Amino acid sequence: MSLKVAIVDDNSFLIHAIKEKLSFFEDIVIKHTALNGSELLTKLEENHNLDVILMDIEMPVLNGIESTQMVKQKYPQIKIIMLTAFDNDENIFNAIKAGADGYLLKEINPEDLYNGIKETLNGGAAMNPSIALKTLKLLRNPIDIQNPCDKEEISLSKREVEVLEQLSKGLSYTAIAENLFLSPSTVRKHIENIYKKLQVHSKMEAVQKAKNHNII
Amino acid sequence: MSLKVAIVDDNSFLIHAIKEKLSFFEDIVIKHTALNGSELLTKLEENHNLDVILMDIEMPVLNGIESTQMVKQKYPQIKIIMLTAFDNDENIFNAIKAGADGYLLKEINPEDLYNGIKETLNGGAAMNPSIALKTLKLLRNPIDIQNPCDKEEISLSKREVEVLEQLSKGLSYTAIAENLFLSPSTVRKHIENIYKKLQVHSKMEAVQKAKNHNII
DNA sequence: TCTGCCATAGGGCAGTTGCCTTATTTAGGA
DNA sequence: TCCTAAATAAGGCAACTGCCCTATGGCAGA
Repeated sequence: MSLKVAIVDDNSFLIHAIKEKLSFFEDIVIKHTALNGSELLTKLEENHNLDVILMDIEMPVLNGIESTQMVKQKYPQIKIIMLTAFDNDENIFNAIKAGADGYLLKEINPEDLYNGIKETLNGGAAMNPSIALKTLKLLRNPIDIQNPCDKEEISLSKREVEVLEQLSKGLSYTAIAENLFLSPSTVRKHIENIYKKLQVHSKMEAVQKAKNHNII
Repeated sequence: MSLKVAIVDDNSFLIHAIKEKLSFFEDIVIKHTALNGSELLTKLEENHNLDVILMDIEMPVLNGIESTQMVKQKYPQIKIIMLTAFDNDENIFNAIKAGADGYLLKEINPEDLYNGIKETLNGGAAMNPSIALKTLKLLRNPIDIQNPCDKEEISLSKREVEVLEQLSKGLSYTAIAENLFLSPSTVRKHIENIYKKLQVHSKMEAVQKAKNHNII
């Protein structure tokens, strides 16, 4: 039994790259390719005998989120896996809301992509671990579905995020130092750096800003 | 670098089974095993130099959800993967809310378990596809699970709520005093009373608890 | 009336926090 | 290879915080 797949991406080179990744697997058949959601819908009207759609998000005419919504409306049986370069919260959340059955990143290797497709058809959801973590955070903290303009890039180091997480539990410098096996001086330094990056001046502000930006 | 793991399960045979699954991998070291959350917490107090806890849910004395909450409160840096036989929505939702970093089923094969642990330590979340699908559904259709027993009446006075609101903005005692035309001593007193009523010990905890209980 | 509760206010003390400076080591990018 | 960023660590200081004590006046309910 072959798996009938469609690929939707506005970059034809990337379509080709994905095709190539899937060419290793004999049970995969590429039934359609499209450069945007509109083209996909047209082709589906001709033939919607399809198992999975691999959908890019950023596309002209009809983007991946809108396309997902419309495809799911008309053909709910077709599984849709987002396959995109971006993993920001908003895209993930909107894609899930639109009905996506999975969310993978374009950098994925052939085996994982194939497994993701199989798993999705088997009644699961395809997701790489970092996306999974983001969905968990969204579930814990569902209040942050806004901030469209508030796109200031905040880049904390891994260690800084770790410290921030502990701060948010109300732990003191010394307690955090013990937990992370660091000197209190180091923890203080990290916190100073965090404050500078977030442009805040206290634990509370830092934690609140971090939560609003879904850093923690 | 070895991965320090703890296993918590009320069934000692299953602990043994999990140990055996992980025995194939030389970089895994089982630092603790425990039959319930209480035992785990005791052992963590002696030595919390640990990377991952594999946690069952159904346990006597202190179940996996409660244990997760408590461990995450004290040692947020330790990753917790639920490893259970049951995958009902409520368990999953509660585990995520409690701070779990992953959710796997006991039927998992050794490689996937090992990969899940590695992925979790690598900043992702371990999750098998069927669990992933359930989290997506929960995100789409947030069932508002209100704790029925958690109806502890918290009654703050009008003034106390006022102070709490200012606290939540990150203002200091003196700033709040100025805003409300009070002496700093009075503000401190109010805050002391607030702490007692909410049973917390810092600004951050107070604000977080107040937000959870819709006081502010 | 008396007993709580609330709001107000002050003092003290130990510990924490925010902010400053300096310094070494390591890992990754140009 | 050099250079930057990150992570590590230490010392100092003023201010803030959490927690303890006491004290006064008002107001509501038993």
